[in-house]
Amino acid sequence: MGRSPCCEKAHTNKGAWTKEEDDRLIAYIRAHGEGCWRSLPKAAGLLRCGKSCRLRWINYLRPDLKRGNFTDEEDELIIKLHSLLGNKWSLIAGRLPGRTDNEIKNYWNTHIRRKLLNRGIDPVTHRPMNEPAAMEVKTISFATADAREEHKVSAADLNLELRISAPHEQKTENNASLCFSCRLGIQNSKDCSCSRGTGGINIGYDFLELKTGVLDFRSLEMK
DNA sequence: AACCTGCTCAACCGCGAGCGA
DNA sequence: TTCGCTCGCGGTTGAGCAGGT
Repeated sequence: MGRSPCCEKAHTNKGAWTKEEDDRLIAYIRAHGEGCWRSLPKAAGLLRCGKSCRLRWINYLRPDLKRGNFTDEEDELIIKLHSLLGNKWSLIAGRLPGRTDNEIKNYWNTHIRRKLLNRGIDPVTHRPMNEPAAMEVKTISFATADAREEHKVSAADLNLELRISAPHEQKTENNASLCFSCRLGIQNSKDCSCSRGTGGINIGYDFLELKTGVLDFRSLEMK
């Protein structure tokens, strides 16, 4: 069948956007709203493909974007969400108002990833790198009635399957008394359990109030 | 001052999902 | 059910910049 190109590449600009192009795009979207990216460039008088317009708007021109450095709270939240969701940048971005998936992805790859590596934590598994990976992996499918009941999650409108690691036995020499938050390098986290000595359900960590079962995963949805 | 190296981040690319005909 | 199209996502690239030598 072959893949049709997203646009007629021979007649489109590429590379950095000019001020004039930005202005045209902003003016068009203010007047007509987002949507129909395919036809937008022609309608707005831009020699760009729709994809490029969409990306420029979402990642740079949108008025609700929060520019500037990430706060410690945002750092912490990104780490938690990544440990739960993996590289689902759009879902993670959905929990950080004013941040885009591209921005978070870049920030992860340039800052957080290195920070975790420096602490000896595998940024993929979020476990200490010298630890054997022989962990059972538990799959939670929100399409099952059991999971919905257990986690009080309604999956009716969220077809999201998450794979998270099983509760971790914190008995390695280096981490005998550390909670998961501390092992992630976020000792000041409100989820730090090793200093507070929380008991209850036998889950090693409590991402997003999973332990208490109050998180509505529908709120993870972006749109 | 010139060059090199590493870092940042905007932008591009390819693919899969979703939807309508 | 199949096909074609559009949109959105995640991975990757590369220009520009800063700091070091």
